[in-house]
Amino acid sequence: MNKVKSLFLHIPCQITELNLKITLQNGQSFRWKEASPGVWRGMIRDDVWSFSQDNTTLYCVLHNLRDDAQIPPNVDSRNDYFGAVGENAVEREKLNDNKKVKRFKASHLSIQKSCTNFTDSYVDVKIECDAIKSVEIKPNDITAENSHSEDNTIVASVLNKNRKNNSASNVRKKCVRSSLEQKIDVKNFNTDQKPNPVMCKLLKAECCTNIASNTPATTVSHYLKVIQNYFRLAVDLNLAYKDWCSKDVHFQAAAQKCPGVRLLDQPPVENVFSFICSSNNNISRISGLVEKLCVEFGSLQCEVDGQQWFSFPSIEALAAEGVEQVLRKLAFGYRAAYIHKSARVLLSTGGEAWLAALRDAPLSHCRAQLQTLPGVGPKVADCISLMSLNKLDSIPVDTHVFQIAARLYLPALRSTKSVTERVYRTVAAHFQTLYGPHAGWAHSVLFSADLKKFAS
DNA sequence: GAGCTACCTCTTGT
DNA sequence: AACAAGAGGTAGC
Repeated sequence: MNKVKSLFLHIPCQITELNLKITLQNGQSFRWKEASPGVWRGMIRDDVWSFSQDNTTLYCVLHNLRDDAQIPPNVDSRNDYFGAVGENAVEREKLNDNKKVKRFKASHLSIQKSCTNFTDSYVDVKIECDAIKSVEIKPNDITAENSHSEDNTIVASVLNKNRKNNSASNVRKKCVRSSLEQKIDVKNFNTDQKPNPVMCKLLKAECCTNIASNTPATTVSHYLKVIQNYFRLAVDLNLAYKDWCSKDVHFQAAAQKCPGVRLLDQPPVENVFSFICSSNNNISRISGLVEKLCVEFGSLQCEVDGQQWFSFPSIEALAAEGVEQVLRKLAFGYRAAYIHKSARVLLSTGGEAWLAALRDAPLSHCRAQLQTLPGVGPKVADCISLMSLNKLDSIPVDTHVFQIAARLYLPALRSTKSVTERVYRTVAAHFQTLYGPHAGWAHSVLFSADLKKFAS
């Protein structure tokens, strides 16, 4: 079996600049799961990543770094969204540019080494001290060897004697907890931090195991760029929030509830089919459907903690004969036909390249083109434009956004029964005028703040 | 052209 | 527990 390696990166990033929990769970992407408390796992294109964070740092693990990883040159090096907001556009752009450079340099400093994944019997654990109260560990399961502590850090080599009955992850957690309890006093430690800092550190620890070889700098910088692009880290979110707050009192409330909401920059193909699944569905069911799509028509990329991860299917795979029938059986309902037909239309118009070209088109053209795909109406077209084609002023108006608008902004709409074309335009135009060129991003913060799951 | 409905299935609320 | 209502809509009338 090929050894799968992991790459561990950490990037300086305040939680107000990126809030993983909200950003990955607010329904813009449907492929992220909370693998353990505070640890988010999912895919970016064909790669499986885990993310965790504390107040100052974003921890990233790439789980399927291949020995023969082919890094395409200059992939994703676009920087077309460093948009300026507000009146002092030029000044702000300069400011953003400066920060961009600084941040990028800083992130280069924080690279750890690659390491083998969870396949070995020996697990080297390195972890900073945290407060951990309860430990459940059977002496027969694991044996700690060569444990020692340095400053705030525990280093322990642990032999897992009973791997069959324990997932690597569980064993590792036990190792960490065990060594911590034995060796370390609880340090100054703020347990109110979210997400759970223990797990942040644990994620970090997982990826410091069995350090194998150095990863080439080009590979590292490529993956840093992938992360920066996916989360649009070059955009100064504190600045953007400040701008939106100055324009809208309701936004201030939303901002307080949901800091660090980032608009992801997702692959268009994945976005198209995911949002075709979204019609008349709630987030949990959409996620389930997307998962089925990947398992059935995607290809296996790697296994993490006993779970297999599949890539998002290609357009070709979804355009193949018989796909609709399969999807019907998988309970996609009327969406089955939309998916298959849209895949066929996409193939005939030029597939991924056709979609990619829309990135450079104006919003109106972009959404009109997208609506030629069966199952893609105004709302879905706006979602795709906003979340994968860089149209940050696009406002998807669903029932939810409509209700927010009617409640807080446009009381005249309260008597309206359904979101007709005219109502849709009215709501979208209102937010576009209110927030300006990044209106879609601001709208996504409002939307997040209104979701029940982020009520606390 | 605006407004109404059927469409599939599942989750959530009562 | 069982049943209705609604779910980040779209297409067709």
